[in-house]
Amino acid sequence: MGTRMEGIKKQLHREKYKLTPQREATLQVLIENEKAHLSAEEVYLLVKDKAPDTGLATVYRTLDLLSELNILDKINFGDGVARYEIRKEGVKHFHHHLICLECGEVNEIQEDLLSDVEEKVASKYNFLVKDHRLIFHGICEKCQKIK
Amino acid sequence: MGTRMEGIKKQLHREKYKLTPQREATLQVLIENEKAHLSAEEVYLLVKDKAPDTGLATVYRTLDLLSELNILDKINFGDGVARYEIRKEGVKHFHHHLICLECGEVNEIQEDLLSDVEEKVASKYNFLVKDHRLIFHGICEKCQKIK
DNA sequence: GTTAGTGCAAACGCTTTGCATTGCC
DNA sequence: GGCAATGCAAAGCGTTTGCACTAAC
Repeated sequence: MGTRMEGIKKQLHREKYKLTPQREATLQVLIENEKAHLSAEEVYLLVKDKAPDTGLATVYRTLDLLSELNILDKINFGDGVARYEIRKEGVKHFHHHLICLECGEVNEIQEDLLSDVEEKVASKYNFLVKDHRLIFHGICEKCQKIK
Repeated sequence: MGTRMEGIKKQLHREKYKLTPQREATLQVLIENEKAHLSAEEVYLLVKDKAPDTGLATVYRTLDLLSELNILDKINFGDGVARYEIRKEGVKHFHHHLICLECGEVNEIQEDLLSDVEEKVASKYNFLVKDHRLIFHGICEKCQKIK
């Protein structure tokens, strides 16, 4: 059984991108922090532990590349910082985020809540849906209890 | 019947904010361009036609103020620019965006597609939903025909 | 008259870019 | 060895802030 890392390495090779230590370290960080919604800066700091000479610009370039190859999702919670997370292999790309207005915690919903809604959009507005972003703002369970 | 502008003026007065020509011009621009999803820069250029001495910083400050008063929605399509649109008075705040990947056009859906989904999120994840953002990326009707 | 609001320019934070150098294939 | 990829520092861009001045109330 191939690991996620192996699969991505093959993809890079297939598409004629060089496998540099910086790219490998970046990938490792993203795989190890699958649910963390890391910013470029955060990825950079973690990459420096593995490959200390890596520059921030390279991390940005790597994140761009991996996003373009659909290995990563670049997401934006509206706070002016781009965040990155690795896509699950093969899985249809549907997950949503719950952002707590009190504590800032970001949680994920993995199930696809929108298939009905997408159908409606397609038929009613003649819009061919390729992807969607759904973010809920509200109060998480923990913060509801504190009040 | 009171206009939207009059209502907002009253609200500003009630909450002890001064009604400056710059604020009035900014409001006018946003009311006249209800569906345009203007960026701060775009608002600024339009405001300068009405009140030429207005500075960009003031436009930013006004947009912030009006967003905090829930007169505007500050929205983010993930392109690194904040956009602003005036809220319909009284109407529950539910609308979504369709962004075309070909031509970049942004269209709105006014109907609430998510009430079922919100209920599910509330009961299943114990998350108290206050607001949501839903953006579809895909191909608009026009661009589908071109192909 | 008081104090919130303003214009300007400088500073900010995240991201991108130019360029000379490095190292993967 | 060739050319993609890198590090560094500088520039870019949208946005925010400090400060002295202005004007709404």
